[in-house]
Amino acid sequence: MRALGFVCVEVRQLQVTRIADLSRHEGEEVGIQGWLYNKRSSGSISFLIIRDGSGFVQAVAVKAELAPEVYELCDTVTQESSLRITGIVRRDARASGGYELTLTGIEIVALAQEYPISLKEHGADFLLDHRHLWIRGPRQHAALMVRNEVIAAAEGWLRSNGFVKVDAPILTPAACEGTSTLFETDYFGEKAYLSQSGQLYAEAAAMAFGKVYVYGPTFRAEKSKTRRHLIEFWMIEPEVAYADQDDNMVIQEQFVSHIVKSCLQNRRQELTLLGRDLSALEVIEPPFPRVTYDEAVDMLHAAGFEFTWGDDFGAPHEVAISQGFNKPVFVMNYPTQAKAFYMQPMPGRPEVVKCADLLAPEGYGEIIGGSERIHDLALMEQRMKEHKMAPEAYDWYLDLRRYGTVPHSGFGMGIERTVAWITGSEHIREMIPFPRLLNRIYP
RNA sequence: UCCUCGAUAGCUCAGCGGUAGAGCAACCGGCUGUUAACCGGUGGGUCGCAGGUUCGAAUCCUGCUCGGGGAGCCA
Repeated sequence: MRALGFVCVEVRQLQVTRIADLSRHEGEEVGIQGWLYNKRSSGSISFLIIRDGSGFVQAVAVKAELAPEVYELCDTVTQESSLRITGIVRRDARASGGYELTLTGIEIVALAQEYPISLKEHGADFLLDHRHLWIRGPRQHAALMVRNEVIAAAEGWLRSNGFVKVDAPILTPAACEGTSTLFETDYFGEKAYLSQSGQLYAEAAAMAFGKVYVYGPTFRAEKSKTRRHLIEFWMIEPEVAYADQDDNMVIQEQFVSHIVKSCLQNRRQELTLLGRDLSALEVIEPPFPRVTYDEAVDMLHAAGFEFTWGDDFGAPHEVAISQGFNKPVFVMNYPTQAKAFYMQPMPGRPEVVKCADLLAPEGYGEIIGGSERIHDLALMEQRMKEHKMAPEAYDWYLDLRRYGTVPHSGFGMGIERTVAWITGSEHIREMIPFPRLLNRIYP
């Protein structure tokens, strides 16, 4: 192998193995290329914890069994130096992953400077300033691996159930929901806004492809400063033509259950590392409990909350409502005044709409918001007028009601909130590789 | 925007009117099974910024800046 800059010891060419695959090579000598996570040494034995992106493994270097220059490298290599090693795979009860390596060779690709993130505790501000390095650590690695699983499982379920992925634009001419504050930018002299939802475009696509989903980033210029909010987050938004509210909820409970099941199946090790109580996830399967907004208000009153019918629930209310359930719970049929303009009114009860929020258990709050959409042209025009929306900006959206309109429903699931629930994490900001927070856009 | 807590070594913090401290990290030394390894030693500071009170301010007061937690808004 090629030496890069520093004193290197030739490592024999061997099949390079991913740490995650070590169990398939017990007894064999393999090559690993990665980085030094941590090192402990005691004079004539050194323990190198190496990570390669797929996992972590400890390599044991015994002075008496290695050439002096090889052991010297093991003894002096610094935290987060990049290195290639060779070693014999050995099952060992003392190893955290069940396997470790008896080191036979080492090559330092690049010796790292003094690494800022020690293995001791750090504050949030410091870690967020070093997010580009922080994601190398085991807990962050595990959480982001679960994120990857959530996304893969979500898209996998949708694709295998006939949903077509359509990509909605990020630069949009006007507000989708008209409530949140938008990021404004210049579009060759015209005002443009960063998308806060792909839903309206998903509705158009549903009329073209039947079952569709949009997956993309979402931007909210709200000055939110809580552990549940990001300025930029990712949302997956399925939309189905001819689906009513009940169809919508059935899709959601199957969809969410599949995602949880995939994480339990494929990311069990990461969830365990994060200290997640797996039994709380193992019960997640259809059907999910359903309560109406009216019932939820009664529940709040019974729990001692002062709450006026017609208001939207705040975070403490959501926690209180979900506390009675060990599965995600649908809260259905909110007051029309508390919800977006496009939601279908309940027949015979125009003061509420056919919508459902899905509240995750264990106090994680809303992870999905969904509804049946208004398909009647006249009603949609009336609602847009009530919400003081400029009809010319939404003429294309009204076209969907002019040319072959059908009842349809959809929902949006926040990826980071879902990952926070599944991993049992305190903060949503660690559920995305590079969080955009209030007053923080670095790195 | 509001409420609340905070800012002292590279990091995490203690000190709360009287000479600037600890652990970790770094560096040097020791140790053949370590799991945030351990043991000994060395170097390391504009105590967030500005003003005020005082013989004397990291410490008390005022303002500002930055950050944590929460609310509202939402996924």
